[in-house]
Amino acid sequence: MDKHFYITTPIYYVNDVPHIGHAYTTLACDVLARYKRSRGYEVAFLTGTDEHGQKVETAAKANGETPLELADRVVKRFQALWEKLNCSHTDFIRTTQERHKHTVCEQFKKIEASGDIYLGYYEDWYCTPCETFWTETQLLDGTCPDCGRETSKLKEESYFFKMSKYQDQLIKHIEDHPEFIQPKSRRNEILSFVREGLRDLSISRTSFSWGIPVPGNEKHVLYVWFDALTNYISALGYPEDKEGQFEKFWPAVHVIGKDILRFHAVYWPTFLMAAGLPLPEKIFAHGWWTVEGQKMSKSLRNVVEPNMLVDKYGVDAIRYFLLREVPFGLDGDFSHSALVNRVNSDLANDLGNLVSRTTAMLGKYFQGELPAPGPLSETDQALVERFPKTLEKVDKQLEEMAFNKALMSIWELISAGNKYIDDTAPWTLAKNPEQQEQLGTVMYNLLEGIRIISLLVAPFMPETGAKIQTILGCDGNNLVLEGQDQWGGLQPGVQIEKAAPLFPRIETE
RNA sequence: GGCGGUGUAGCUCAGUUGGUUAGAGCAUGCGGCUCAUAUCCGCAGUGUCCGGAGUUCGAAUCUCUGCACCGCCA
Repeated sequence: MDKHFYITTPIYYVNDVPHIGHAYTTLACDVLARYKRSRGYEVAFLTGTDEHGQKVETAAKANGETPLELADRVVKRFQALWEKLNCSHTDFIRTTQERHKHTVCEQFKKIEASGDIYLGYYEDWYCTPCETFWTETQLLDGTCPDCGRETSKLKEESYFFKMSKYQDQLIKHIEDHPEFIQPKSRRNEILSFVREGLRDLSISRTSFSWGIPVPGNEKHVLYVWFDALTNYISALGYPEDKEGQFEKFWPAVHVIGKDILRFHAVYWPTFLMAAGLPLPEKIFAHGWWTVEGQKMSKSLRNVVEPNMLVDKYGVDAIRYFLLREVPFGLDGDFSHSALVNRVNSDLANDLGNLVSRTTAMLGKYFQGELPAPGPLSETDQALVERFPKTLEKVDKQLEEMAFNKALMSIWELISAGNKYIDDTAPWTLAKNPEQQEQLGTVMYNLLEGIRIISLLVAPFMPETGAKIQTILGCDGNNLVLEGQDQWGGLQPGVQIEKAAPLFPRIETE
């Protein structure tokens, strides 16, 4: 079995500042990366920034700075956010880095050498105020569909990639690999798009200069997607692969927002085909967040700022909410009331309180010293047996990137723990000295259950996982399921103090 | 306009190949417990399964049709 795993976020465009959408994508990747590590995989987790293109060039000019100065500034904000959100990426790539430019040039030369790139003319309608090209059919009565102003026909020399050549090969690949594009609804969209026919793709521009020059023809810079998509292999050191990273990790799982699906599911695979490289393992397009029921937009000024959320609610609460609230792949709504509701009922009442009441009872009944379990009753047995079943289920669900389902499965364990306390009524057992052993078994089972729960929860909420491990006297830096997911990991005799509340309830008026 | 999807409890949704009384969480109401962060556990609901027609012994599920909303393409 291949114990390597490569997961990527898109590289984020520096013309935008980080918002909840960026955070969502990156966190989803982080959860998967952490889970895979926890399962013994060597993980490469890549994120980064897309820094070229006309919009950046223009924005920088307007700010009186160079494009690179602008990028440097924005990159810091992304990096700071990932740190704040506890993201465990192993590399951060910038398209302005030499290693990236090198790979892009090599990739261009390779495809050109195979005869799939040719020089032609790119002809379209251009809206000067919007600085955007439109195709004939996109125009509304000959005017710009965005602003309604006049457009003019512009003819520009351009390099083209023979994308049309790969149409059938791509269709076949998508048909043969049902998991390639997910969710299914997106797969169908792409399939019907490709079946309608692929045109050759313009991959260079002469109208601006902030980009990677075309090898051998400096008048042209490479079109932003040819440049950007290549990051997934340039970060691995392709083509020289001096450190063997490409060999080890490619192909990747790409997690993206649904808006950039076509570039990843059509352009990128055909580029790879032309270069003779294996296609990505999986491309998963997730949905968008609305905010309090409204579309997020700069003009509505409702863009959710992740830093503020973390300061207000804590990292783990945000991480939990984003991945629990909505099925990955569907759109969701972000609202403060939903967030507070989740934190209070799931985190404070269910998980936090389970840890509190259990550790409190251990203190009260055993002075905090973990007793050895005795023989198991039917009730005990039923609880214990849930764990291996859930571990297996969660593994499947995360394989399918069904984060919310995985969390629901974990929460079934937490509920079972709370119910187990009710069923066994330790406070009653404690009154009868003859039931001391039975009481000890109950306490052991609860704490051992909490130990496994903490490891399951750790990829989603690393701080919480570590906190609970520490409370139990385990290593909070070793949040690994592999080899530690068997029942009975806790050693009787360890001292466990009553835990402070993990998640204080958020009181609302 | 073409293709695809969705419509189930107050809210968010799950419902496998058609098969007993249609489910979960949250919210609501009632009861129980006292270890716990006033937390936990149990019980109770309410549903024209979007409308209509059809196939079938039997339809939330299959077919046709109408309506509403959404996505992709043009």
